[in-house]
Order: sequence, then C-alpha cells, then structure tokens
Amino acid sequence: MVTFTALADPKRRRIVELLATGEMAAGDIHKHFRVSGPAISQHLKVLRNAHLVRVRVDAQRRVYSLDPKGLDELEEWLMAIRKFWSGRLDALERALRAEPPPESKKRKP
Amino acid sequence: MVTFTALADPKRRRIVELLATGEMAAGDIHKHFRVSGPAISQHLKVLRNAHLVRVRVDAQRRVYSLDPKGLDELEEWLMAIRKFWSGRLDALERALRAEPPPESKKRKP
DNA sequence: GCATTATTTAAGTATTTACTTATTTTAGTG
DNA sequence: CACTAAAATAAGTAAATACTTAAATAATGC
Repeated sequence: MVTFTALADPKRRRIVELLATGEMAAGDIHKHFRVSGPAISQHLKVLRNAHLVRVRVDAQRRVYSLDPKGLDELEEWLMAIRKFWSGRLDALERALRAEPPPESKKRKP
Repeated sequence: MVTFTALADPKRRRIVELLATGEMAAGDIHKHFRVSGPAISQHLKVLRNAHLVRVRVDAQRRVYSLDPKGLDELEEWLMAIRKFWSGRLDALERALRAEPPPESKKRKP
C-alpha cells in the first residue's frame, strides 16, 4: 500500500485535490506551489508509482490526471477495516442481547 | 490531515488492522512485532494523535481500540475527491452529449 | 514500603525523504 | 541544424522519522 505513503505529504495531497477538478500539465501544477520544478516532478513520480495519477503526452507537455486505481485501493483498505470492525461490533451487540444486564435477570421466575 | 502520515507506516497500518478485529492491550500488540516495546508505544502515540485509536486504562495495562474519527476523516477526504472528480466527468459527458461526433449529424434529414 | 508488571518518556543515532541546483531528455520551431 | 520550451533525472544536503537502550511513571500485590 504505497498509496498512504504517497498521500502522507501535504503537497502531494494538494496535487491530487487539484487534479480532482480536472487534468493539468506539470507546469500548471507547478504554478500552485512555491517549490522548484524538479520538486514537483519528483512528487508526481511518487503519485504515479502509487497509481494515483496518470500522464498523457501532449507535445512537450505532460498532462496529468487522476488515476482511479489508487483511490480504489485506498477505499478497499478502508472498507476492509470497517468490515472487520463492524463485525466485531455486531458480535458485541449479540453478546449484549444474549446476556442482558444482571438486574433484568429478575424476570421470568 | 495527519491521518495519512499515521497510516504511511506499514507497522502502524498493521496495528489498525489488528485492532479492527477487537481491542487489545499495548503488550499484546507488541507480541505481533519484532521491534522493541518503546517502538510500539511511539507508533501508538502517532495513531492516537491521528484519532485512529483510543486508549482505555485497565489496571497497569492500556487497552487500545479503534477510534472511528480517524477513519471517518479519511473517508471524507476520499469522498470529497471523488465528488469533484465525478463532477468533472459529468461535465465531460454533458459536453459529449451536447456535441455528438461529426458522423452522427447525418441523422434526422 | 518494596518488588513486579505494564507501559511511556527521554536521548541519541541511522535511515529516509523532500528539497535544492545542475544537467539531460523530449518535442516543436525558425 | 540550432534554439527554445517543458519536463525529467542526477547528485548532493538538511530535516524528518523510526529505531535503539536507559530511565521514569503508574498500578498492583506482598
């Protein structure tokens, strides 16, 4: 799950947020930050390896867009956690139903 | 969003996965790893700050469990991205509908 | 109070990572 | 082909982070 590592950096998260509103050339992404071009290029590489963004070549420019795969993997992990967890909560609920609090045992003599 | 930073480390992700199956004392979590106790303690601190886990005190032991807040924040971010992104796709779809490919203009004479 | 168990905090270190500037690649244009 | 534009890669560095051992804290039992 290289996805979390990729999204751990605030600048990389920002890039994903930018691309969520539409595709954008590397240079245009760069304009939104106060770091050097290479820095952005390196961030984009990390995002590419995490399948969070894609590149399309248009003349000298590289046009970046969101890649669904990365976000899907993220959601899958999240849902798996939730599944296990809610399973646990259900078990707790069943346990509570099966054995009500001591006081209510007074019923059915 | 300290959540992503917290989940960037594989050991911390593993801890969350463990706790998804039920609460666990710090020492029991430690048994699942080949690192020192303090290392686990530090990881737990990061997860606490990210609202991904909670502690309950039981005698000398600290019993850890999942905190919904962290996962909720994660999901909110993900859904916000998806919302913006699908908005973009819808716009594209509308554009395609409004101006169909040249060939189909032959219809309706 | 002293010893034991469970865990956290402190301090130091080695690795990782995000940045920089310089150079190279890639594509288009006169 | 030389020249410009856009972006990536290379190489080096400063800051962040995950680890270690040692010491401190907290709760229980004798």
